[in-house]
Amino acid sequence: MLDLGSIDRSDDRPPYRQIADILREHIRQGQLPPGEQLPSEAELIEYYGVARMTVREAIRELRGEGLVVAMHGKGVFVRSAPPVRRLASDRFARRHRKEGKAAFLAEAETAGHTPSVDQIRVTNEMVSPEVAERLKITRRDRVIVRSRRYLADGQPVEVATSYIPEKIAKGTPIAEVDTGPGGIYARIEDAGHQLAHFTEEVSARMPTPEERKVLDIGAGIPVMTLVRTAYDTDDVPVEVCDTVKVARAYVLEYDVPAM
Amino acid sequence: MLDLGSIDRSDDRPPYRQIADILREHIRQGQLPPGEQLPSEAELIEYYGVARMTVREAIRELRGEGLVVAMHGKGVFVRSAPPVRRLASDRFARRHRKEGKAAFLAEAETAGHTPSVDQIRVTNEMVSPEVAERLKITRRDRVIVRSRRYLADGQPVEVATSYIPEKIAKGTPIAEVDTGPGGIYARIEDAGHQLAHFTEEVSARMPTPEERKVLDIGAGIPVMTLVRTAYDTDDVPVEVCDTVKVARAYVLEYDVPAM
DNA sequence: GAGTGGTCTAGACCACCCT
DNA sequence: GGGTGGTCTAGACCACTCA
Repeated sequence: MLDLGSIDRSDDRPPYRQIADILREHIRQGQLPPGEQLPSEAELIEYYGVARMTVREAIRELRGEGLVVAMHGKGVFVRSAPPVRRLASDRFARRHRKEGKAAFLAEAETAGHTPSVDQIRVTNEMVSPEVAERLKITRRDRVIVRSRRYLADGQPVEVATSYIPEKIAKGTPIAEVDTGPGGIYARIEDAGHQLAHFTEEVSARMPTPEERKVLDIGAGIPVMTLVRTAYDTDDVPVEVCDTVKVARAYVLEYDVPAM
Repeated sequence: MLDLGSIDRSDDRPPYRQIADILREHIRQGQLPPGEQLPSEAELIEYYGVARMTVREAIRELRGEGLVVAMHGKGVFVRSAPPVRRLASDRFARRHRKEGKAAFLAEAETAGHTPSVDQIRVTNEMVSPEVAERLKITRRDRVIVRSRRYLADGQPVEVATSYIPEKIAKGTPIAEVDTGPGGIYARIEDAGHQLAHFTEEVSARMPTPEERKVLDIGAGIPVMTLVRTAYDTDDVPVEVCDTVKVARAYVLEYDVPAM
């Protein structure tokens, strides 16, 4: 049975804070495991002898921290954490492409997860101003747009959209749904653009409602955005990839020279 | 005069939502500019003819979105958007230290912001297991712990805690509040450890209540965490720096070789 | 229908800030 | 002291979910 402790009216912390702290500690220590239902508001009111607002305030704290999720008519449940994936800075190493693996699949398998990709869509579009600037092409140029969703162990963890100049992608498997072994980076190199380096711009924010839906996350869960630009050995940008990741599912690792 | 509109009881949205939407729109359109005080709770209660909880719920929405800041005893004010700071991957280049500038100050000035640092605390502590592992020292070793808060244009944007092995820091300005020109990295090099590279581990999550307080952010504002480990030319880890940044205030830029 | 969380009312006392 | 937001009480009705 769960020991919910008790609140101390002489404590510095207000009662709602004390209740939140007690519940948070139970979650952190595993007495309330992921998926478990919290005591209902009525039970907490009865147990602590406080007003309803007070327990709701406590639960609001935990919701804001993303620890629990409230479901109308059902209850409040401990959120289950998706598997964390570490993205090392060498994840685009050529050897992975040589082995016939795209970056996501190569990395996920290394980490012991079961990767999958779905919702692949490939279109030919006018380029947006932001992408045009990064690709150093004019706004009248067209790009192949490849979007897809990545899942680890069945849970959506990332949506990504790649933009490749039509000039590079036209007539290659890049413009097809199936790009063949090694993914689009292998095909870009086949097209004569040997990759030299990438730049990545990382930020984080709350998801839009659309992103919440496609990533299957509730309110209170932040996303990381990563915009990667790939350059060939002539320093020509050959791809821009815009990704939105479930933040808690990732740790990004980078190596930065001190010089 | 501000046109606060009115709420419609037959609207799909509950009253608190409608009030939040009205205020948000005024903020977005500039009728309520940054720094401006919102009508007080009492005024909103009177104006809309609702209970106090209802207007508080509306204001809570806006606080969660980071649009406004409540100040106890003073009022609720429109938040000025924090300046976005781009952190380039060369921000630790030696030339910045040579110029006598610590990384944060060097970068912020370049971006045209007014940087400041406060809440500096320096202690000598037992090392935690996580830090010990990164510094490759034993758990019986001690470390100098330097924590501080960074502000850009007066707004808190980051809190950081550095851990330097006592063996390196002892008797140097690293163990003092004022580290002198160039910051702790310059002092570490003075101590004979020429810096070679850093690794950075980036993630994002919701802030803890303590972090919300020190960063002065609402409940719905995510933070980025960045754990940096500095290595000298012998590949010896010389510092671990654990930072928590207001996510919306940063874009991190990295350069990744394609191998 | 019983149980859950979502929203609302109409009060109350408190802590903080300013003058 | 007067105004502000922070917390709390003790109710109420509603919408949603499940059996």
